[in-house]
Amino acid sequence: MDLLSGKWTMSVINALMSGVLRFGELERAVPGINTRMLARTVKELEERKIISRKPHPTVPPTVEYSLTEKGLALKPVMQALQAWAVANYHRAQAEQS
Amino acid sequence: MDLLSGKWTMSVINALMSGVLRFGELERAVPGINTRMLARTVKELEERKIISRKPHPTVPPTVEYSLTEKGLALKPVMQALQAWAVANYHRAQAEQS
DNA sequence: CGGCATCCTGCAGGATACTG
DNA sequence: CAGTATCCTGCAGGATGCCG
Repeated sequence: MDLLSGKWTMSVINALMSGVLRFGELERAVPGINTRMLARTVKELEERKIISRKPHPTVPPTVEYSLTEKGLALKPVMQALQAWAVANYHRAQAEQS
Repeated sequence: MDLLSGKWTMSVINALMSGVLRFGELERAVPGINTRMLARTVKELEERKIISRKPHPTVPPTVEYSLTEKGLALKPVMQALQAWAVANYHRAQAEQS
């Protein structure tokens, strides 16, 4: 599967594993990403039904992103991957849940 | 991790999950790939110590590729991914081990 | 058989400015 | 705040051809 293609896809999914985040929060939660890339990534993930977008008609506008069932189902994958990374590179122990 | 970047990386690893394969066999095992891409992919995977290359000084030359310990350790990841894909797209049930 | 060398193209990805 | 629009660049990825 190349659903995981995209330089930022994994990071965004991972960030949302811990819970609901707003656009700006996501941007801060994924260091190095820029507005355009985040927008593009969340759009694709939304189309793929992996995350869901919930706009709030407030002023100023706020939008909340969260994982769908399908997205949450990726948790075992992320964990397996992380376990592998830790075991083989023992680095970055301080991430996610 | 962007070790899984590369359009063919996953497919090649997956193909080698079932056992040792020669260059040509790999090429046939990964439909759609071409010589240059396969060469590039195996080279990168070899550098990352995920697969190992074993040339045989025969005529004509043969080269065998297999997963290293590190590569085999990716099995849980692949399985989790596959389980997810099957559960969410129920397609391609007829692959690997 | 296994794989470099070469040439080519599109699009992923980056920076920055602007708007409802 | 949450994006969209614009512009730009490099390199992933595809199609051969050639050689030990």
